[in-house]
Amino acid sequence: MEWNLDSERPVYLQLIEQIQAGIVSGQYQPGDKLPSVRDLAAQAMVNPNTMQKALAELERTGLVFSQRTSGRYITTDTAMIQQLRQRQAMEHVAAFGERMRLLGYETEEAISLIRQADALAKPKEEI
Amino acid sequence: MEWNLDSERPVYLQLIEQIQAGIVSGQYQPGDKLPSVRDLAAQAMVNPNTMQKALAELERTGLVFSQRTSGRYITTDTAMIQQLRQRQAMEHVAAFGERMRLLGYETEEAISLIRQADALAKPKEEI
Amino acid sequence: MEWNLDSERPVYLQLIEQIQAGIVSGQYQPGDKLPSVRDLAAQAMVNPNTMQKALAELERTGLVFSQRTSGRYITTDTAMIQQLRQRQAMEHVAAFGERMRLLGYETEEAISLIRQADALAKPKEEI
Amino acid sequence: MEWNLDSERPVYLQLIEQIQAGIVSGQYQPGDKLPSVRDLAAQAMVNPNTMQKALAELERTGLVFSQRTSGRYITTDTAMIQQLRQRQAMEHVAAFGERMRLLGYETEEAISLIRQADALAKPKEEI
DNA sequence: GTGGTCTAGACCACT
DNA sequence: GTGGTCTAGACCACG
Repeated sequence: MEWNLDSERPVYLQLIEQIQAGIVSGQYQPGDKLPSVRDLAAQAMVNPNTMQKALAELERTGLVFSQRTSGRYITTDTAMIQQLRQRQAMEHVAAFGERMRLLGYETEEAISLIRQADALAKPKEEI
Repeated sequence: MEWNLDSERPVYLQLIEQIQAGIVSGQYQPGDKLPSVRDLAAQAMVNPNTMQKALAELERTGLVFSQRTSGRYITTDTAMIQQLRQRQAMEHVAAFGERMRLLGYETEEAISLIRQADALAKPKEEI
Repeated sequence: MEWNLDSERPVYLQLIEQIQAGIVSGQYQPGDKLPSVRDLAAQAMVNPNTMQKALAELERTGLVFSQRTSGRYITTDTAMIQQLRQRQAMEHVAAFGERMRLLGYETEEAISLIRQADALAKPKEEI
Repeated sequence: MEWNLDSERPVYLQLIEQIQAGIVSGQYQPGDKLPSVRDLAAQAMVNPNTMQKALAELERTGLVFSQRTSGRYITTDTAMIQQLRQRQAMEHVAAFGERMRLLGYETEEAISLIRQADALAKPKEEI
């Protein structure tokens, strides 16, 4: 699990997003057991209270459920996960489009920049 | 000038971004006079002090300058503006790419979503 | 920490100077924890926001840094501190020289006045 | 007359100081006629109102007097001028000493810096 | 309790 | 009316 936190936004919100991303991307599979709050907090280098707050929120939305004594698990409702994945993707797409529009970029220009960035990041090896 | 503020991030940072966007997209031209702090604050429906903070920050970076008693003006350094536009676009592209990657989307899938969203937003009139 | 504020110049600038002086003179050592904003504001008898503004500025220049929840600390970059000390001294010397020159004093006359003032301030005990 | 204005302090106070310096240094002699407010304002590149305010203040302290119809003149009270010169010199000396003390400089170190700066500014020609 | 942000309302210097 | 500064008092995220 990668943990990238900046101090621009509330940490607990960023934790929620990144755990969601882990679930949605399949890194955590439906039904998987999550590490303990303490371990997750240690990984992300945040205070356990903050991680606790993030997990409580994920539980509230049903993406995670806790088995009284044995820990927290990823939901087995794969439909919910798929739905979340699509909703988040659409949100990112909309936000990105809006930001590029504000900068005065056309859709096709933005797409061309994405392709450029992608080419730089993962240069396809020749033959 | 459009003002879209959410409460997820500090308001003054959002103000900075949106004023930058206004400059960078050419809505405010180099050398243009900005509305007064009070007017901008009224437009954005924020406290004048908050707008002042945003403008002070923009002044620090050199994007606007203030003439002691006559008001604030957009820098005439068009190179700086161009550079900012490109830098911001690259940042948005990188952030978007990273977020989609975390959700498990390939670059081409992401691009296809952008095209879909764009088609929905501005449906091309049929013949 | 001494706090001498007059109303001739912006208070926050004077706060910046005096905190800098505290750092540069060794009263605050590199790595030391600063008192909280509220405490410093109470000491200096200014509004916490004003002190906050001064500290934000010092943070911008890198002379202090803030640890998200535990407080603010003096930079451990002793070279930066030394450099600041010398730069400020030179500025004061230049400004003083210029002012005395405008009053029509030669350098040696000015120096002789400094010695007189010093003798008055700390009268050397006789034998 | 040199006019060096910064925007850190009220302009009219700086004007007062610099006119005082001109009088005290002998650049303006006792009884001399001052240029018109308009001319002085033009020289200093400030608004005539601001210059007017500075002159009114100088008149209040007696350093300048106005002859109803013919303009403003420097006082002929040379004792007052001498006294002002000495008072200002002492203030500068005290302020300088205090600032250097805050930076942790001893009187003799400060004097040595003054000599260095002086040597740099006006290198004595050899032979 | 810590830093950070925000609002509301005031005053000042300058044009 | 302009930018700039300041106070007072509030709320938030975090530990």
